[in-house]
Amino acid sequence: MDNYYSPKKIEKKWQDIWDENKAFAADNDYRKPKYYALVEFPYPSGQGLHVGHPRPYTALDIVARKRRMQGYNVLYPMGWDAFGLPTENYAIQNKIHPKIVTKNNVAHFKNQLKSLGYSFDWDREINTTDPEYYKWTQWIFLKLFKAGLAYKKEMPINWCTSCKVGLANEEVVNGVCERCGSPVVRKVKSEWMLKITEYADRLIQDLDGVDYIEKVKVSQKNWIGRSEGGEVDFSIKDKEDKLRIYTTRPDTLFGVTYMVVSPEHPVIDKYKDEIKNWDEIVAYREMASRKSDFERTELAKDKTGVLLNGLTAINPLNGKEIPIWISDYVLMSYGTGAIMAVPAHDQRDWEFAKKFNLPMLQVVSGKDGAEVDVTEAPFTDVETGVLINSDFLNGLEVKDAKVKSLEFLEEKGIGTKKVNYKLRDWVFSRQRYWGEPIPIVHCDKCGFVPIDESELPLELPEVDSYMPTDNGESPLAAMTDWVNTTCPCCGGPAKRETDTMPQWAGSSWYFLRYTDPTNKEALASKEALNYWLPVDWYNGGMEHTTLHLLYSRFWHKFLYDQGVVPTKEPYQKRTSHGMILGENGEKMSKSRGNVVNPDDIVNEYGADTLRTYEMFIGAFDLSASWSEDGVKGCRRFLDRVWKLQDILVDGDAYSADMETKMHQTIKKVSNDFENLKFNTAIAAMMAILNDFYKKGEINKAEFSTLITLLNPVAPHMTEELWQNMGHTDYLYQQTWPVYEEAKTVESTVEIAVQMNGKVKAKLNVSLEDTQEQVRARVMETASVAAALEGKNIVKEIYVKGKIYNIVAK
RNA sequence: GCCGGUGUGGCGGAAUGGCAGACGCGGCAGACUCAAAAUCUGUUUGUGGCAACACAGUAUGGGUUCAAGUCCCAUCACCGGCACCA
Repeated sequence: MDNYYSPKKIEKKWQDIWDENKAFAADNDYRKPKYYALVEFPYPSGQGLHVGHPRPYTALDIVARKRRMQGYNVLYPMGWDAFGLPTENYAIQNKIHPKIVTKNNVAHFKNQLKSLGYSFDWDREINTTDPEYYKWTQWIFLKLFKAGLAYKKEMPINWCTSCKVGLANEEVVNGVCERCGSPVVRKVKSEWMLKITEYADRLIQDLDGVDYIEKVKVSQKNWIGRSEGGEVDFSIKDKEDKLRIYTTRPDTLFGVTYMVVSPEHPVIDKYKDEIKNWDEIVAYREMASRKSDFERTELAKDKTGVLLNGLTAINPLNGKEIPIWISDYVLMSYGTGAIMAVPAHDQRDWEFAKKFNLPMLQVVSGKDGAEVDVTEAPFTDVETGVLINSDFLNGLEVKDAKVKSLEFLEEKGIGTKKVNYKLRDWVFSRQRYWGEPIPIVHCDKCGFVPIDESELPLELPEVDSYMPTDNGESPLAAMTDWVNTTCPCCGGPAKRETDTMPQWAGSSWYFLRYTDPTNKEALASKEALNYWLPVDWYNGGMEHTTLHLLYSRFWHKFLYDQGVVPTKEPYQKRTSHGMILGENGEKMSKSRGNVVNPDDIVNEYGADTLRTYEMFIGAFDLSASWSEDGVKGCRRFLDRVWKLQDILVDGDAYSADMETKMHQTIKKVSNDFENLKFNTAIAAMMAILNDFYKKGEINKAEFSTLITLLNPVAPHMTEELWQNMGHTDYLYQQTWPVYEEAKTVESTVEIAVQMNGKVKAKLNVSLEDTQEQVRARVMETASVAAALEGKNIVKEIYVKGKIYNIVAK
């Protein structure tokens, strides 16, 4: 008898059968109800799969498999986000073409994913480095360019000293490169930019219409950083020019005691000749420019600055003359690069004023005239404040004063309402080889000219060296044959753009390509897009909330405006999984020596065990520590499911004593799978399994239902069990079990009888029983009678089927 | 500093305001075995008690309620994100 559970024997077998049958291919029959489940496609790194990968993949695999059994036409695809620095670096070190490195890594990843039995539609596999794919990435870029949303600009960028590449703001974390951790410095370069800021408002507003977990919405909003306020012009004494500032507190205009401009502000150079302390100014600017962004923000909480001696500003509301300072706490890149300082009501202004002994003028008092000492700390509360010392604003609450002040300014023509964002335009150039070439040509006569769409894809040329260069040029720049071309516009000599696109480009639209992955005429057909969009459920890591998610929503909205896609938003629902940590509770890493390789787990316990464990490990959205003992427990569970075969008896209906429990379990598992509560779904199956063992038998109807419920989690084993039952068809073709609500409720239930909140007895009652009937039974219970001895009943509460509580004194 | 999240047995973690600790791990005891592993059975919040049972108990302090892990107020700790954004 060799009928024992052996994953090694059965898992490969079923994977091959699914492949041969194309069991999980999405159907192109657009009349069926569809379901598009999406997980973030991986970067195929040389290290191979990490145990963190299977967590989200298994979760949505469960949803996809269940939905298929419920009759949906499910699209659950997988692909490769294969451009990127690690591949390029590996290629450089080992002198292998990045194309080859990518091919090998993809093959390895694919093998690993296949060994886990995912129901991906492998016919729709995509790869961002495939010219047939990046043709359309380039096509989208051309559309952006033609719409005026892509532009080239000389600007200080974040330059990673180690990767030798410019980074987007989003890629700089705590002043260092997100990827390699090296310091990031400012470097002025001419870079391609995308106007994501033009979509800032829509990127916030449209969050209302989608079902994202709250923290994702919040971080997107924080990142975009919308603020409402006004721009106000301050005159400069005896000059034509005005100094324009941005403020969110126009109500505090009467409290302005000085102004501050950023060291890079143009007004400084313009009035160079009139500034008496020019040497001091120059020295300060030099010092400020040498600081990295990191130093300007993280380290330099201590305010620095220099008085702009020779220029004086005038408060437009009261005509008061006020000094102008320069300080690097005012950033040229936000607002107008100049501020009005109200030290009594702003933390930073207050610190600056303290340090340089500048006057403070309180213009907001506490609620009901409550005294506030602004020499101790600034009073920044906008909820309770009331205006004082402010002429026509006196007595108003802050929010009303803001409105009135702005109205007044607009009337007088000295200010306007203004909305500002922290979000900056997206730095889109990378000085690297392994990325999509930007399909633009520069001609001295015609400027930047897009290449013709018919020339796409513009393929990456073969180069001798992929090495990044110290001068900040892309390795492509050395390829003069490729660089020198003719202008598509005038036919004269021209040069190709040599920077490539960032990794985020290919991943900003990949979910569109899955709907129609081999289309040669368009990024996908209209029919396919109309049918499949939006993605019904997208799961991915929190680390992609402000990068990938925001970028892809931006591109999608642009494509919507262009009439390419039918929906405003790409993803209807977005969830996020927690990290899998090492056994010691720390992040898995080679240096900590706590890395678990999924291959080892599959080898020793089987893919079904790994899948079950990753789903059982804990709440899906929280991080969880790996535990080898936990893995064993899940294997034990599957062994026990397997051994149910030993107590299997005939029966084509649920047995009477198990019927309620069966319906309850179907309900629990079905709901929990949809709500990311995989751990409790599995717990419910473990619980009913224990019941069957206690009973000593399980009939075929019950067994069939049980293995169907378990199938999405442990697909190989349950298919084998189905076959062992004598079926000639497949379990994945069966329909998902249904429950009847009425049958999930027990007819008799045990209730607790409490006195003053303490349990005194337990009683089996029928749900039909009235309170009077239950009361009679309660009162004749000995323990209750004893407890009531010498007490008066004050109140009685009966919660049907739950509890009977007596309040007695 | 701001925003968000989380605090429950030895551990991972369950609990639409209604019997806290489901399910799993680990431990303990037993069965099987020459023995071990595997498997099976029982037991497992703490304190006291032979026991029935009693008392305490969901980070801390208050509050609402017949009833609070769950709701409200305050505090503490940890995790994540943002951070001189005017």
